[in-house]
Order: sequence, then C-alpha cells, then structure tokens
Amino acid sequence: MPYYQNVVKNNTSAQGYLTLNLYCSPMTEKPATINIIAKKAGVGLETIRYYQRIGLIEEPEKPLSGYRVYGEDTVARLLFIQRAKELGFSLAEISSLLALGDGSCLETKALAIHKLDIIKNKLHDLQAIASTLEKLIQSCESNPFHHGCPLITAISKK
Amino acid sequence: MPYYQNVVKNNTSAQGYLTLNLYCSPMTEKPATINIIAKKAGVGLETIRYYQRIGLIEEPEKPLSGYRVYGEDTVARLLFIQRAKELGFSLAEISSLLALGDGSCLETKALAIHKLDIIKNKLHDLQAIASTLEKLIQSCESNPFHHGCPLITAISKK
DNA sequence: GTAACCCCCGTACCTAGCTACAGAGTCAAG
DNA sequence: CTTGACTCTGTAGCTAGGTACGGGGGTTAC
Repeated sequence: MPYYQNVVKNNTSAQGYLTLNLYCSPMTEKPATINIIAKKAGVGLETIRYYQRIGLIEEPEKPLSGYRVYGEDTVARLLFIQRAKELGFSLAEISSLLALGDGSCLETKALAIHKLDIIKNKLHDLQAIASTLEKLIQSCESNPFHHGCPLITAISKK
Repeated sequence: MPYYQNVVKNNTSAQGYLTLNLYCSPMTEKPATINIIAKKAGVGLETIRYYQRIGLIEEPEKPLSGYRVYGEDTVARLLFIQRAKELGFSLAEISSLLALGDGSCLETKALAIHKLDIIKNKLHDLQAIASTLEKLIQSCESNPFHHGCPLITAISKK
C-alpha cells in the first residue's frame, strides 16, 4: 500500500495517512527516513548524524530492528542551522540560540538579551558593508574608471 | 635616540619623527613591528603571518637584515577581517570583498552587486532573528513562566 | 658586552565541522 | 525469496583557519 504523498498540499502534517491535522501533529505523510529529510533540508545525511552526535539535533528513538523516522520539525531545525551558520554563528552558539526557544523563558531571558546584543552588532556591521558596497556600485556607474574604493573603513573602527 | 612616541595624539602618521603629516603618510610614529600591530588589531602574530602566507594581507619588504615595518593600513585591514569573519564570511570571501575596494570598479562592479545581494539576505535573516528574540524577551516579561518560544520559524523558511 | 627580548622561517600540531567508508542489517518490489 | 537500494554503527580522513614551537639571528637595556 502506497503512502498518499502530495495529497495534502503545502502541509507537512498528517496523522495516520489522510487526516488533516494542521497543528501539533507529530506525524508526517510518509515515514521520513534520514535520507529524505537530508534532501529536504539540503544537507548530507552524514551531517545529520554528526549533529546528532554533538547533540545539536535530537535522534529519534530507533524502533527495534528498523529505520528511524524523522518529523518536519527536524527539517525546520536543519534549515535554521544552515542559515544561522551563514550568519557566522558557530554550532555551539546555534545550540544555545535554539535552547532559548526550547527552554523556560525565565531562565534564559538574560541570555536572550545578550544574544540580541551580539546580533545587533552584526546587523550594524552588515549594514555598513552593504551601504559601502552600494556607494561603490554607484560611484562605478558615475565614473567607471574610478580606482581604489575604501571598503575597510566601513566597519574596521570599533 | 628614542622615538617621539605619543607626541602626536590621535594621529598615527609622522614622516621622519615629528612631521605632522595627517594624510597619506606611509610612516608611523614608531616603526611598527609585527607584534605591535598584532596587539593593536587584537590578533596573534602567527595569524598575521598566516594571512600573509595565503595572500590575504601584503607582506612589507624586509629591510636587509632587519625587522619588517607595518603601517596603520595593515591594522585597519586586520580589524576589517575580524569583523567580516564574525559575519560569516570565509577568508576567501573576505579576500574578494577587499579586492573590490582595491581593484578597478569597472571589472568588479558585477561582483559587488552579487556580494551586496548575499549581504542583504544575511541582513534579512539577522533582522528576523533579532525581532524574534525581541518578542521572546517581551513575552518573558509579560509571562515569566511561558515555555517554548519558536525561534526556528523566524528564518528557516526559504 | 651580555642578558633579555624580539623577529624570521619552517614545520608540526590543533580544533571545528564535516565527509567517506566498511561491514552488517533492513525493507520492499518483482 | 531474491535483489538492490537504503540504513545503522563505528571509525578514519579531510579542509579551513589558525596556533605552537624550535633554531637561528637581531636589538636594546643595563
């Protein structure tokens, strides 16, 4: 018996096979094995195993003699990890960012404020680079033979 | 004979010993050896040598049987590299960013536009994380026992 | 002039973050 | 029930980006 793949469009949740359970459903349309979620998230499956080893993502229970099944939440988490990495966060930092969302607010509020501070600094620097690049591009348009545009000064001063 | 250190305040340029040459002077108050600029830039001197080896920063000419002398521009470049690294750029990417400022605009305009695009994406993601963190902190304030705040959804969707 | 630094060059080593592979087990289509 | 694609576990190897070190020499303070 085949799974009813793609029957429920734009929805990753389905309890049993065809139940429309948009919110809080722990099941996916089709038992998603590691390779399937790896492709969905655009990472290698060895990477997923690595993240499990270091505790960045949870390893689902292994059914006695069978393959592990993953939920959509794992895909979302993997996507988050990729984007956060591109923003210069280490896996350890990403782990603590994710813990902010998982844990009790009371115990992590101070940490969240601290993280926000770091992120605002990054935002500031990125904006400075972006506006310098914009000026650079504009000055190229007005004077295509211009030579030597200072990018460094945009963010190098503390 | 000692160098007139700190005689010229807030100014890193001095041609000869006491000449006030605020702009475009290639000399520093005191011959800045590798260790001095390493400290100024807050990096290890081994790091500077490494950057020289991979061509990220230029190695000054070695005076016959003497120590290399570095300019303030090297410090600025090093600071830029540090900040850009924190923003998730690899050394190769930083190298090409810096080349944008060094090279002819004509030949690098397209590259600049491309980089700007990448940076704007990063900006977007960072802003999403920042605003989610802000909401997280606010909801903690209104309900300190709240549990489980979704950070992932902020940026995980393409 | 000599002890205490500092620089140079080369090479070896280290951590983070994957990536590959071997060997054995599992699943499902035909 | 066989075959081929997939999974599991464990371990080894790889790249980027440094970091440490050792031997040889230069420089400076005393």
